[in-house]
Amino acid sequence: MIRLFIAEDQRMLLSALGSLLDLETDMKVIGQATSGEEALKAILELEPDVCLMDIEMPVMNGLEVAEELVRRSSVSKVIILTTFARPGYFERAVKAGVQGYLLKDGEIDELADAIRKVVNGKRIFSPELTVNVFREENPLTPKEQEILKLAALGKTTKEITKELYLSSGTVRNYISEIIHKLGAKNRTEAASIAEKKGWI
Amino acid sequence: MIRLFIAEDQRMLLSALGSLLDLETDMKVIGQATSGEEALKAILELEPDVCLMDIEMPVMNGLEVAEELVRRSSVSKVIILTTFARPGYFERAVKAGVQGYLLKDGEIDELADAIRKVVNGKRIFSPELTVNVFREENPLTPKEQEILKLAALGKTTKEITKELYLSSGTVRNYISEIIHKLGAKNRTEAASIAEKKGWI
DNA sequence: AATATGAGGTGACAAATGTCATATTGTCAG
DNA sequence: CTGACAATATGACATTTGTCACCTCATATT
Repeated sequence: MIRLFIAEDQRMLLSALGSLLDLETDMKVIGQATSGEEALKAILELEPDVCLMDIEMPVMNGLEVAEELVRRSSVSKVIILTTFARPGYFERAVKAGVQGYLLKDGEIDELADAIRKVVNGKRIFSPELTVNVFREENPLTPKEQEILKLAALGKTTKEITKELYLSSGTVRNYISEIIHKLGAKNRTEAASIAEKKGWI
Repeated sequence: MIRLFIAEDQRMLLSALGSLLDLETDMKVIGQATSGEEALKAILELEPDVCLMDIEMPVMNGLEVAEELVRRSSVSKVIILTTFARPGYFERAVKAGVQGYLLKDGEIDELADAIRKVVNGKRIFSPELTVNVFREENPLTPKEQEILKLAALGKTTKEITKELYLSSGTVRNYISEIIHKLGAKNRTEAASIAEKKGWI
């Protein structure tokens, strides 16, 4: 019997997946969580065979949970299950050593199959991802990301200087560099691009 | 037997809801769609008793579909099912005369109950919404919304003038007014605010 | 000791943005 | 017809943004 844990903040999907996977004769859902923190704690305690993990969750996101599980040498296998084919996410998940990365874009039957494969030691990745998308790394340094996040909220250069203790010239230099790296024409477009790619 | 139609662009949730509701002894899922356009066509043809309708779908969103159904005097009842408690969405749904507005934040059992109530002529709304949130109307005119949408993508004033056939002064006046209405300090912050509230 | 390298900074400049007061024009109720 | 209104436009202005060349200083590297 495969022991499953599901972490997913959209309760409707969580309960739907729970009910349906429980109907499979060889699986049992032993726990659920709607936040990353909750999930981490429960997984360490319950040691499920496989965790289905959403990325965008409150408190701690699914990638952080996956990374932390590896750090604590958990035996549970992780399948990331997300809406987003964002290259940044995928790459980070692979680096964290997850056993699968699926998009919420397939049928559930596929999901059950995938779980069985992972239990048997295989790795599974949505084909949409592995093909072209992989090598698009986040070109932004951590500092640039931090600055762009603030700019995306509409903060002015001056406000950013105050939050980050930098001079206004420096902030403008950073933003100029960000705009150049992303091929944007102004900070707003840069923010729009980076958000779409999952880089900030 | 209640005849259901489900429109939802996240395939995993679509198929999960489909399977689970089909298990209910008094319901039958007679159709599914993953885009608004598809949904509209199928609903007009199949005339289901109840449609579950996501808002954010490609081609035509769920609210537009609901409005169009009313316009064509469809007999099918509509329950909006969405992640977002955005006041703008809710208000528009109510105006369109939908029979229910639920958040994807509850269990499926609740959903089945809600469907039965709607069939019996009741209306159901997630309590989170009706309480406080209602009276926050979208302060932006359609034109302002259109302009702000473009600005949110990082388009410059000049690019906006070309798309909308307005002079640059007019565009700047509009943006100035938008910024004022939203209490923002620049177009980027205005976009950020409007997006969060579901106004653009 | 000599030299990269990287984080942060200056100053100058052109362009874009935001504000405001003031037109022009067309539509529509009275 | 007239006056109110909405949509669009102008011009003038102060600020903010984006670009670029060059500076400083502390660590690493050789």
